[in-house]
Amino acid sequence: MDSATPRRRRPRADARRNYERLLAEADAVFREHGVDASLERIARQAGVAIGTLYKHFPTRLALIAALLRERHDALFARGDALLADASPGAALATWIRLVVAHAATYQGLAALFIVGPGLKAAELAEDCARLASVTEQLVGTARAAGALRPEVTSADVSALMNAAAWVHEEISADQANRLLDLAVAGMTPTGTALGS
Amino acid sequence: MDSATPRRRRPRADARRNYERLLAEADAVFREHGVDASLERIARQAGVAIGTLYKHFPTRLALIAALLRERHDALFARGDALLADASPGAALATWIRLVVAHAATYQGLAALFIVGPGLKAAELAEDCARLASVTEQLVGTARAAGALRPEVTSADVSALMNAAAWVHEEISADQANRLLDLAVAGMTPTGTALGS
DNA sequence: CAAGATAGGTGAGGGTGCCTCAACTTAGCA
DNA sequence: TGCTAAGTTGAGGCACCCTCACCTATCTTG
Repeated sequence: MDSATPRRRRPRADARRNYERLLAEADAVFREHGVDASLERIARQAGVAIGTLYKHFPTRLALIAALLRERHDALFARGDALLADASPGAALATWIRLVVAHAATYQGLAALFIVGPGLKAAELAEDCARLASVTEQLVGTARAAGALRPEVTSADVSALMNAAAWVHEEISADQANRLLDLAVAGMTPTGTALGS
Repeated sequence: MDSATPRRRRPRADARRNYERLLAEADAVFREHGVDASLERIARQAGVAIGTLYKHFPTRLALIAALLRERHDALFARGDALLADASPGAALATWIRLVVAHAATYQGLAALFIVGPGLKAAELAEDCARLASVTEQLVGTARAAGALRPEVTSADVSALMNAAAWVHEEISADQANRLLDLAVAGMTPTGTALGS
């Protein structure tokens, strides 16, 4: 059964072009109208028929996932680096800010991260798992270093990040920051900022 | 100009019936599918043509507002009562819980409260204003009583309430409670629950 | 470099939902 | 009892979702 050598033909040039244009327009449209924006509009703006969009991205989530691919890799890399940080509290604080900023890129994105493993977002399940994993490790080290109250779970931190991202989307970045500051203060033994 | 006496005819019996049935079905459907559920489905379930629904409730928001009318009056009444509470901290804590529970009734409701005064939700503008007003007064008295850190604003509390309602909708009631506990601890001078 | 194979592109079409409006019904009132 | 305004109806226009049968352009091989 070494039929594992089907000699994949090189992808057509126009296909590659369309793929890139679709990603670019999707990013623009999602930034302006959120992740529920019209896919037909994206195809239109990319100068492509709707069928072509569906060929490249069978579902809305597949499109979103492709759009986030590079950004997620970069994000998780930074997360891994933070695990080696000398100050676990400060590292966690940085991580929280990074994730919130990321999750607030498109309106509605934070909600997708929550659905995560659910059937609804299979295409994002792995990303969500990695996100949760990094968060859990950072929370673990921060707690071990005494920077967090012992009863604070990584689920608490995840919920806070998503909630802050939602506030960022729906109200303002400033209000999201204030919420973060307050909630984080409630998570530290000293009632102050993390990594003091 | 005393044409202010047009002798309104009594509303038709079937009209009244349809109005009530629409409200009942809307409540059921919104509870199950959130505030973005299909209006045609609601009309169908109410055994009424779609035009009838639009006759009674010209916009989705008009329907939602009608649905919330009584509940809001009750909520604001409780809020006013809490203003006279002997323990301003505990009163604020109760208020926060009440509002979060209310805002989490239908998926998507919390987001509407935020849009509030915006053009998008004119039908809810007044309700939002009253909500904000009660919150502001309770925050004021709590702060004056030293139950809140001085830099905490009523906007902070409002954002927290909406964020917690969102967590309630999207994750779980339990996680929403934990977020509330943590954030509230960050708002008190002692770093503990309100109204201690 | 020609021509075959095939990945890729297209857009009509069926489904759902939003909202409007002209024509029809029916319950209240005199 | 019959007039009439309030109320009801559902087709129809628009937008979006997603699929699929049928083309078409590009890569590849001889």
